Amino acid sequence: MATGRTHRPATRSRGIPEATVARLPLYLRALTALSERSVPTVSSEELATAAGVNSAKLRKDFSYLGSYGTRGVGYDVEYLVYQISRELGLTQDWPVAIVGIGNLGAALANYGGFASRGFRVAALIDADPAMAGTPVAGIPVQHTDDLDRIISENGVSIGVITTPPGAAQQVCDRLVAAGVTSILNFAPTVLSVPEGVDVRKVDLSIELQILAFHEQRKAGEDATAEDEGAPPMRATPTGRKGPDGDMPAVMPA
Amino acid sequence: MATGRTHRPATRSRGIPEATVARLPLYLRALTALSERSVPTVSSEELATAAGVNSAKLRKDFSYLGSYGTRGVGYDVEYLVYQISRELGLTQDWPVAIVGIGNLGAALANYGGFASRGFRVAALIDADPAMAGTPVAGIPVQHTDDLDRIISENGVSIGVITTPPGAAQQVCDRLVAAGVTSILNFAPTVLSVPEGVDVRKVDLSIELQILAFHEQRKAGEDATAEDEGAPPMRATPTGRKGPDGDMPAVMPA
DNA sequence: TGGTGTGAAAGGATTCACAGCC
DNA sequence: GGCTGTGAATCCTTTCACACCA
Repeated sequence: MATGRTHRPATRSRGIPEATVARLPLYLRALTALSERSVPTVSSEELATAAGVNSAKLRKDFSYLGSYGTRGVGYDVEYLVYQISRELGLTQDWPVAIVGIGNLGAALANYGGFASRGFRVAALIDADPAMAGTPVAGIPVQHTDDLDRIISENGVSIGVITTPPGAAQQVCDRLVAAGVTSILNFAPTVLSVPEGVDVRKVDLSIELQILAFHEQRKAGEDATAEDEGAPPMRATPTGRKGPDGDMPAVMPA
Repeated sequence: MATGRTHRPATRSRGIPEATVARLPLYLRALTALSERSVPTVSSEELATAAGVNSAKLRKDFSYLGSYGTRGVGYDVEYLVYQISRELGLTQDWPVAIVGIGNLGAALANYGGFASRGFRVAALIDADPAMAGTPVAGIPVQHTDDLDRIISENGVSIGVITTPPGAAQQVCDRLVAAGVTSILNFAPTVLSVPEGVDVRKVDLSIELQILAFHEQRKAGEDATAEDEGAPPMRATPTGRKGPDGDMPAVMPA
């Protein structure tokens, strides 16, 4: 996953595999687009293409939800939209709180797709007293001191952390203490949470690093002996080492 | 995860499994923190805890890179930092271009962790002529018309798309045509790219939906018969259906 | 006939547990 | 004695291929 994840002991939820759950939102998005174009039915092949997966996987995924298709015909678009929405819990309203209203927090508050499907930005919270009261995306920013009250008054169970990394764990602890049981973490930190609390993380720099890894491979594909820049130098206690490349005299950053 | 992904046919890169590659940045981050505290060596147990994984997984991951540890002692922090950096291709400089300088694009341009490790924001590109010349995070925004030139002049091979969903595929096509071979996509769209181009996606609403799924399960754990709100109504051609819950009279959005 | 639903096979990833080495 | 490195076992995910049915 996107993105790696700190998850609960993977008790397969109601029998639906985690990998399938992660794809349901993709299917839902593709189905919503079809629904808006008033397409009545769709085959696994067409839907799979729209969602960017293969049809066997899609059919297997849907088989965990139940038998919602019609052989020889395909799937009823409206019906599937509803079933997947319900399965994902999107038929109810989820108030979320965003903590840390810097550039990223403001971007999220303004993000339209946020509000679109069951999610509602119920509160914006920041530690800077100067921001208190200032509206961002039409919602007034509130101070961290009131975090507890804000969370419980709004019945928030999903929190989004967009603070600097140094503040993330503390904010996380306070959110959890106030009753939040799901956290979406944008801060580049490993959060530790008690049993029963879900954390998902979104980490730009990790994604870039993964891309760089593959990018590097592409570059070195024909020109195997690329210019590696720094000169090698021994620096490990033992004589053993990896496939190639040793320690340079000067550390990068 | 963060996150699902459109990836190339999973040719296991230089023998390093994809799941391992996705964790290397985590280890690197933990190691960098240790390095800054001048910690000389670390055991798999300690490092695993810092990175939020278990030690067996970490050791297995490292075994794909080579034998970098010392039995009975642990791993040399500096040495590992360098080896992982090199493996990830972070010993070289990666100029990236951000296309779509709205709230999110600006947030990324300002994001410090971006520049920290091998990545450099080389260009900001937007379709709005009014923005051209305006500096964001100290970098002047350039117009989409010049995309080709900007990409090639700066040697950009990694592009970040933060445009509205409607523009994403077009921008993607132009980036690829200009020579970009790795794309980080923040737009909620499935991008299609030619063979050899890597796409990773970061999708806020997908992450939230996954959290909502688990959140819903928690809520229904003791109170199995939750109030489901809308009344059920048949709407599918066949009589078969899933485990529970049918079509409501009114569709949710 | 055309396309779903699903057992069975194949492929990866994670965990176990311990040999091997410092 | 302590901790790494790794085969073997286990678990999860994906893919295959075809029975089944509107």
